[in-house]
Amino acid sequence: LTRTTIKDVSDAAGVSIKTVSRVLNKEKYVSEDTRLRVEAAVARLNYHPSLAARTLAGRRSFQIGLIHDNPNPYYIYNMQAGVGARCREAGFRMIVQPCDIHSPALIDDIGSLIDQAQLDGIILTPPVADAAPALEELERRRIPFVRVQPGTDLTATSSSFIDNVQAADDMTAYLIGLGHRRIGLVMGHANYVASGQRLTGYRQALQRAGIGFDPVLVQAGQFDLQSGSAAAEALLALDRPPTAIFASSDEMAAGVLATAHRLGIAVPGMLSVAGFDDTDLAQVVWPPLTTIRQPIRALGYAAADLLLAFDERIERRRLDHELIVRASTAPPGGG
Amino acid sequence: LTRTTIKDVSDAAGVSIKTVSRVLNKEKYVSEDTRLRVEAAVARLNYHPSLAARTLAGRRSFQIGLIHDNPNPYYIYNMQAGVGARCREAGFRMIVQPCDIHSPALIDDIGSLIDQAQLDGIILTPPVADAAPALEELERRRIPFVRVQPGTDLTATSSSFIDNVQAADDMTAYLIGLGHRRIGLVMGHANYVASGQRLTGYRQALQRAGIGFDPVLVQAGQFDLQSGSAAAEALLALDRPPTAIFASSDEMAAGVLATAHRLGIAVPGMLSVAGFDDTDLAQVVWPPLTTIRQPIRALGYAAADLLLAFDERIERRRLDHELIVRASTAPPGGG
DNA sequence: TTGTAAGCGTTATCAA
DNA sequence: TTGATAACGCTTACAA
Repeated sequence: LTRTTIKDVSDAAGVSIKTVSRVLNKEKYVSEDTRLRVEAAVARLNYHPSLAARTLAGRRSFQIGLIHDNPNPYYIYNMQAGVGARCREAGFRMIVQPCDIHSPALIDDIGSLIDQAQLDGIILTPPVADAAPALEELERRRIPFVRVQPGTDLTATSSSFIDNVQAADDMTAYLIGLGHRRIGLVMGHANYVASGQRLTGYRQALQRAGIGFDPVLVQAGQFDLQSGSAAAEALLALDRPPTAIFASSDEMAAGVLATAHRLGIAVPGMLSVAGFDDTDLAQVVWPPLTTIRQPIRALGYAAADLLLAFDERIERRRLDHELIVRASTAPPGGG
Repeated sequence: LTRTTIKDVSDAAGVSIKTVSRVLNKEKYVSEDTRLRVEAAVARLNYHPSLAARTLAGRRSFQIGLIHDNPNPYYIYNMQAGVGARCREAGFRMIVQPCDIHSPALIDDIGSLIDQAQLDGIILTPPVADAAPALEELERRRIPFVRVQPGTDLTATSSSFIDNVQAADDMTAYLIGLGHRRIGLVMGHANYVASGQRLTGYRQALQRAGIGFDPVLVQAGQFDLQSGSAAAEALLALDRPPTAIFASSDEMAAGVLATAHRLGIAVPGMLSVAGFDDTDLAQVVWPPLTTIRQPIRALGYAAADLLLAFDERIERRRLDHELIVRASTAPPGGG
């Protein structure tokens, strides 16, 4: 029970080891005829190169890391699906690593991962994408990295993002267009820059419509069901409760719905509820919910694509499957 | 910018390379004094051994695979968390690989993963745990593997599981104890053996209580919100609707709740709803929901622990953090 | 208890 | 366009 090696393939194809390696790595200067013979031998022997040997001998490990500190299963699942899909296309492997952005061991954890696995690149999802110590460490090591939806220090780093300010503005304007004047906002987790961006968009739309900003209509939240539920309770208990509630995530929107139902408030008859469809949850929980689609999976795909583009040998893919996603090496124009 | 190697450590500690290797691998026959000197040097140099080199030279890769074909983000998230936690403790890495159990390329996909990464072991989650072609391939390759919650061929393979029949029986008996005589059941996805097991437990409890089995009270479902919602609609539209509904997963239970609320049926006043808390979702959506706790995370931890136990060099952990989880190499007694 | 030497399966360098 | 040979950083034998 011994392993099939490149030697077996070269023997079978009647060429040298190095030539097989050339074919495997899609290098130039291999005659069409030779290439076909080698590929046939590879298929016939069902040969799969040892990643360990490639990593040790070569300059690349064909592995990238996905670092997150995010307790939202939907987000993680979809992000992994997106990054994983692009990796598979390019023959790379994705190494998923949870972390704690507040731990003093953060940069050690990331550093040892890079050292041990010889990662070719790193993807940072929020809120790690804004963890300055981690970013500094990656810069110092000169390892390619891409940040997903970063909120700070946008200069000179690659990132894939969605324009949260614009999206929140759009949604708020939509609610205003329905005739609402008192619109509650359930904010996201304070760790996430997206939370602030969504607040900015909300205020922006109110101002444009000449509606005064009322702080009592803004409730804190943590992006999860429970906090959405609690926030709705507070909002609906006000002397002058809102006629519409805009939640900064779909999980919180679901929480708002749960509270509304418990209080006997009909949705959307007596109360309009809107949210960001970060996780595809909203559509399932309550189809008539008004949502802004946030394609997490596409964000992940775009991030991986951007990262793999550092390696010019990887074929570049067109990113047109989700128009809302923009992959860029520069900060967004609109803010 | 060159890599810190074992040579650097051995120089710093004033010993041979082999001695450093011994310390790193916790081998016997290293004097306390030497070990301390080496460990100090490792820490001082912030040395992290190359996994690629260890894999290439040694018999182990320190990597295990987690194979799944499961669209439930909560399940995947918690399973990864459990497996990942045990791996981290043991200094292993978890490689996550989605697959398609109905694809003809299934065994090729798994096989090439094993070959490329030289995996030390594999964990199969439902429904892959019951995919015969995959199991055969793993047997043929003589690679250690553990099945999570297998439903078939329990003989002679390691697996971590929960006794679904007993759990469903318990829950049904509980509902009967509350005075219910017409209890609806929303079944799980047909791909999962757990679905059938839960039906068995349901029928078992009914029979013991002398309650006749009524097929119209059993609705199909797919373990997701939408099908739970649809099933509840069908059940509640019956001439003699159930007074309690037992959903085979918490996502479906949430769907049942949504439908009940939409129809103006108070829960738990007019209808009792129960479910398996597979994903921790139920507790959040509707705290008064009656649930049987299914600690997916613990199942994953147990599976990884079992797998790593194949390597006698890995320290065995006590599995007492979740009493409901049993890790075993034999089939469950109760069925 | 410690050290020496060979080799793991690939890629990089250089020569043909 | 191809091939020989030396790394790559570690573990496994085996010797001391």
